[in-house]
Amino acid sequence: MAVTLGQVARHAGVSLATASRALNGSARTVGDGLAARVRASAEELGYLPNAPAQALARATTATIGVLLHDIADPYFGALAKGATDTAADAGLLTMVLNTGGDPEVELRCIRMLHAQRVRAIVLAGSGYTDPAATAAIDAALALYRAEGGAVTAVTDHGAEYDTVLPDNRGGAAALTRALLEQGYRRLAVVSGPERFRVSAERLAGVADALAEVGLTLDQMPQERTEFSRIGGRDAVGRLLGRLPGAEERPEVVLALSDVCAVGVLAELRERGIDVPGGIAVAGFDDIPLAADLAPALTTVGMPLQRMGAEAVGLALSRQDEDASAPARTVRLPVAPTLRASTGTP
Amino acid sequence: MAVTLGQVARHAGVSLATASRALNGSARTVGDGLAARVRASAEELGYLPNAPAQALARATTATIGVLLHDIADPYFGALAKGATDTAADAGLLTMVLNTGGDPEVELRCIRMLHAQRVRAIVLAGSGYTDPAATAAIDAALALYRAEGGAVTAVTDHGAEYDTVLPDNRGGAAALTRALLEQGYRRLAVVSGPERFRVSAERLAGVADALAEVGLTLDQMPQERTEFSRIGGRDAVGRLLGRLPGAEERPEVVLALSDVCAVGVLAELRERGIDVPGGIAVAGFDDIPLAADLAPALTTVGMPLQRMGAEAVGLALSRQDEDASAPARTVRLPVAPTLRASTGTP
DNA sequence: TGGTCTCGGGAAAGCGCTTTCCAGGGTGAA
DNA sequence: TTCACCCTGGAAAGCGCTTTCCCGAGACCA
Repeated sequence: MAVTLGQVARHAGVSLATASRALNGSARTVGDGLAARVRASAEELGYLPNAPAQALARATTATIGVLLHDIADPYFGALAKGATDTAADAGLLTMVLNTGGDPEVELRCIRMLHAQRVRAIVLAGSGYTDPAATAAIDAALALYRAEGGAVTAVTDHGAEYDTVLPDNRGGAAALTRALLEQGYRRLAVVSGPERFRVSAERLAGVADALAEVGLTLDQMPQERTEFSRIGGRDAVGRLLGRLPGAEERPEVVLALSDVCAVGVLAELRERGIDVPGGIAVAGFDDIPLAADLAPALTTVGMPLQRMGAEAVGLALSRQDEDASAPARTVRLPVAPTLRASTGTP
Repeated sequence: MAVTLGQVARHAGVSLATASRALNGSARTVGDGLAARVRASAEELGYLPNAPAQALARATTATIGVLLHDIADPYFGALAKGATDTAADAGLLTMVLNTGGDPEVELRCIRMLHAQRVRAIVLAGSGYTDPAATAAIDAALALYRAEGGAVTAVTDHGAEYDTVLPDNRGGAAALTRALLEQGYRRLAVVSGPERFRVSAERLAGVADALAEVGLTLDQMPQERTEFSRIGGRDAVGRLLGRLPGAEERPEVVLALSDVCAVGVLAELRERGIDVPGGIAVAGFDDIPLAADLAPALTTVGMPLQRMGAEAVGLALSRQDEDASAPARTVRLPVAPTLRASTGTP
């Protein structure tokens, strides 16, 4: 059915080898006349190379894989944009896989990408805290790397991987410090699921800043929930359920992810609690629409698109060099952005 | 380097054919004992099939491609989520390509996906109005379909494709009607780029509703701009620049995409114009955060994730049937959602 | 009991490419 | 003029898998 290279070669009156060299590049050169004839034949017949066949013959594909929790989440959307665009610039196609934040799904996805022989796998979701899950994933990735695959992580997945590392802990500390400076003392923390490493990192940053003014995390009301809008709603609902009196209420709710904070804002609005007058709210990530929310969300700015781009960049540069070179880490600064949801300083 | 099926076969003491049949499925069955032995060997050696090799031998891959303007845009993010999840359920991997809304890029992307021999291509972006661009894309897709590829479109790309068709025109008319019923008469319309078909469809819907009360589009201030936050900001800036007097100002700005409306809101906020008190604002699409904006955005609800899912579903069902069956269209209802940005009815 | 099926196994022929290896002709140096 | 190269083109050997085709062994029927 499809036009093959062989047909192009016959049409141009050359050998298969020459056609391949003329069309799809090679170390060897082809005479100008023949090359032109081959290209003309390819054009005329509408030849398109068969990528799987090329992959088999070359023992390498022109694809990479990106693993993330949920492509519809604006955090991952921005990350994916940076990754796919950088890949496209390098002539690579990107497979995007939603893991839902489930380590078992992630493991299966890694195996699928390995089977596809993608050149690189970008771990864009959070690392997991469960040692068993991490071990299984590490084992699958080790196999993949042993066969020449590159792996890079966005946020901490282990020291053995090239990593793009935004300063989650420092950012959380800086945001908390800013809130403390504004005079807030009763801070409620809505953190992410325990299974994600990033939750602990951010929580640790909050604790760091609290300690500087003689406070501890234990003194603060806390809720754990999924990194989602619904998660944020539920968490603040539980929080206010536990603390019905107006005087027990936290002065500010610090949600450790913006999509969560969006849910927090929605729930407070529904309960008729003014933000920031009744309770202030802060988030984390600075997703694209954070500044446009009602009210504009105080958060911690992360260069999301750049993180995705750097992750792919690390993977591609790894291809060229010695595969066994030590893992590199690109540290990215993050900084709190104060907006209306925490009142005017 | 990698473990091959041949190694597994040797390790299990069977032929290549038997190993293939036992591990990767086939019409033929393999005896229980042998099959178990082969599976055990595969497990022990850590065998992972080489997908490109399978693709070559089977003449079909387990991948699909999704073309969209920008994966970081929440509209396309939701669409992509529906598409990737549905594909994953069918055991397929999804390649996501950003076209930036450029027909030339789209053409190149189609060729790349064709070269990859993906099973299906989902056109998730808007169709183009330029006949030359459309012709080139149609030609590339025709080639792809001639070789058994399935093509489905979200929104109109031409009658020859299986299509998921939200009622853009009807939705725009319904929204406009609702605004007129609220008493608004001076409607400014911020529409999308002329090169996208969807712009014209939505604009036509607005015109339909205006006509019902004896108004025409020509009487209304209009701006064309990109479907982006910045586009919305710029458009409303130009609009207000042209209409400096408070009495000339539109009563409501109807942006024909939510991300645009977000920019409109931001610009009005910056200029100190109250929404909806000074100027009301409405959008289109009902992106996930539309209800959480400042103020909550009146818009037209589209089942984005479902649209992505249906598109992939159409493509997959097409595989099973006669490839030359007539194109199907799944029409999806859309409905206006009135929120605070247009005031209380 | 002979003949016809069916079933499970293996050998081998591809799938569409890339790349090695070989051959022949032209070039420059001796 | 000869030898040693280099350069370009073609033949052919794979890449790792699926699938056809063939074969022998039982099962089943008459």
